Amino acid sequence: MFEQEKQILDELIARFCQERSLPTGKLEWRSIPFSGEWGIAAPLFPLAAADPARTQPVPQHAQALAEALRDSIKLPAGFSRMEAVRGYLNLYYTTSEYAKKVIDSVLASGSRYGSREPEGKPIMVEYSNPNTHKPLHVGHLRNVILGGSTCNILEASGKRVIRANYLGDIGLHVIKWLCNYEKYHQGEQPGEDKTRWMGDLFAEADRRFAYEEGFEAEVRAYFARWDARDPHIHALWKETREWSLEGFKQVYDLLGEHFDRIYFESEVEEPGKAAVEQLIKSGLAEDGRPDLPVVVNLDQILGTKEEYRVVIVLRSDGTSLYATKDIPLAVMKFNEYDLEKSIYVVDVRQTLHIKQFRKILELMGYPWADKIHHLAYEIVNLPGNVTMSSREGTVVLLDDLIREATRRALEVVQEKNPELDPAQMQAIAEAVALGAIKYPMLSRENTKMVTFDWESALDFNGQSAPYIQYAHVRANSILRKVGFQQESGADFGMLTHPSEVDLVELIARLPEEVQRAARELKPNLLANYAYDLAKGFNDFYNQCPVINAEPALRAARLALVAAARWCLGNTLRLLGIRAPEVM
RNA sequence: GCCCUUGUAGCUCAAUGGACAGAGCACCAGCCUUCUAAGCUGUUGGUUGCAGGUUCGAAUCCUGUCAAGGGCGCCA
Repeated sequence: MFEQEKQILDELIARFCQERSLPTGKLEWRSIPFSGEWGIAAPLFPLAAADPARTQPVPQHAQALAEALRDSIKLPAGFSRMEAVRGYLNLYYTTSEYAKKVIDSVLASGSRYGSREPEGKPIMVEYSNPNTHKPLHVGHLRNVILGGSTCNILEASGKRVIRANYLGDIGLHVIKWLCNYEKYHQGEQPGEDKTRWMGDLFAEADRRFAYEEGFEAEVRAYFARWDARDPHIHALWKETREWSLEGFKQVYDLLGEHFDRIYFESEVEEPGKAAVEQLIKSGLAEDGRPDLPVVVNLDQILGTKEEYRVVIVLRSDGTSLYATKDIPLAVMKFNEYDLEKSIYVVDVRQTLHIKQFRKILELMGYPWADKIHHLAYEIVNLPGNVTMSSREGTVVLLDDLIREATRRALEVVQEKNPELDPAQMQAIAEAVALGAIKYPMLSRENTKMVTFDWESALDFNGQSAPYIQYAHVRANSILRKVGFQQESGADFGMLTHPSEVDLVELIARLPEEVQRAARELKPNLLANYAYDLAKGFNDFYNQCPVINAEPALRAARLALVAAARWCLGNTLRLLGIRAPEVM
């Protein structure tokens, strides 16, 4: 926001350092952590510690240097005063100019505030990766939400992004499903909620596979026919897979997700086997078939010890594995696109596997192998550290959760805004419910486990998405009431109330928060910022009347409210959470 | 056995190596003739698992240790 001013300051300080033969480039600017006034601060401790002329302890010397700086450099334009306190040099902005700069910049950019134009090579983010013919539960949600908002944030930070989804459309789970369908549900069609119906049938097939006499044998026989490319089974597979895809589309639409590139596991199976042959030929893989599988002994090749372990790349019966397919998939990605980076949003339990196949790709000579990046996240558990498993029946289905959350949100809307029409109420309830579900998964660090429980998932109060959405609604409500048109010429020097000062500071932070969240691939930084921003706005809302303020102050506050609304709306959008106008 | 992650208020979590470790939930006491109370104010709550080390400065970095979870040759 004040890059030029900072640069001038840096030059002044550099000159000061040279005169005293101090090392340069040791100062880092941060904002002053106390509320009430805007400014930047620099700790002088590093400089003091490096000063050869130092004769006293570092803290005292830092204070002395801060005082010397304060007295020797001329206050640059844009700053109103300077002070040396406890080893820090604090510079305060000219308040009216600062507020004007921040608010004008937001109002000029609107929905683009906080974002940069995408440029450069694209980054591919692979996420979601559901299995067809299976139910979606809350565990899958974290992946989608994390991946989706990571994409939004990368885009806003100025990167081109390709959203990729790798679908598990083959394997034993599919065969089970098909076999069960043919035997017990011949000719049935999915209903309105396709994912749920597919999921129910999967659960049934899975149960039969585990408990029903003879069913496993039938499935094995069915698998053999599949392998022999039985045309009837392949036709049924294609048809039923389509049902799953349509169901996923419904869920993605609801969640606000879309993908640019879809990969199917089925399309990389044969290329995977070919890649294994190549590995064997080049001596990287040992072929133990028919008794043993094909393995790449990475530790032996690299001379490492219990670090990369041994990777099985093909079963002894010649069928493929996860690792088999990851090799051609990565090759496909880099052949098709000139990627800056290829990110895999995959849960933390697969860390070793990703490390392994990246190393195999490197050994195969692909120069882009080091561009593969694992965005690891912890899984979602149920209370008592129970892992979600459809077999154990320990799952919370996505469908059930969304339905219940929407029902509860609808109750609140009906109570608060009975005059709205039903379609609008439904839309608001959905936005609130989805936000409430998404927020806890976004606001935690990626590496921390999320424990799902109904009570907190359906809590619309406190540190939650509805709280942030509500702040947006309040800002919107004020602007709507006065028919706010972007007026110019407000005197921002009037924004001197501590909560106004805080709010301007919070708004000013968005661009750098986006950059940092993108750099570190941590949407939770932005989720926490969104909450701080909403809190700052609510504080302002409670303490500073806008509509009934006297005209000059009212104009300045209205512009501030408009800036806050853009900022809240934009931040929510980056998190993949809708920002309703009314709720 | 080897490796990874986590450990902060009763609970769930924050905190670019920087100024006094902050929120929410829960508990208790208040605030709706006033821009929507999905809100706000106040009270209570801490040896940042433990022990060392590095540093002017450590919840943050390093070493050790304890605890929980996860990964490690034919699951994905």
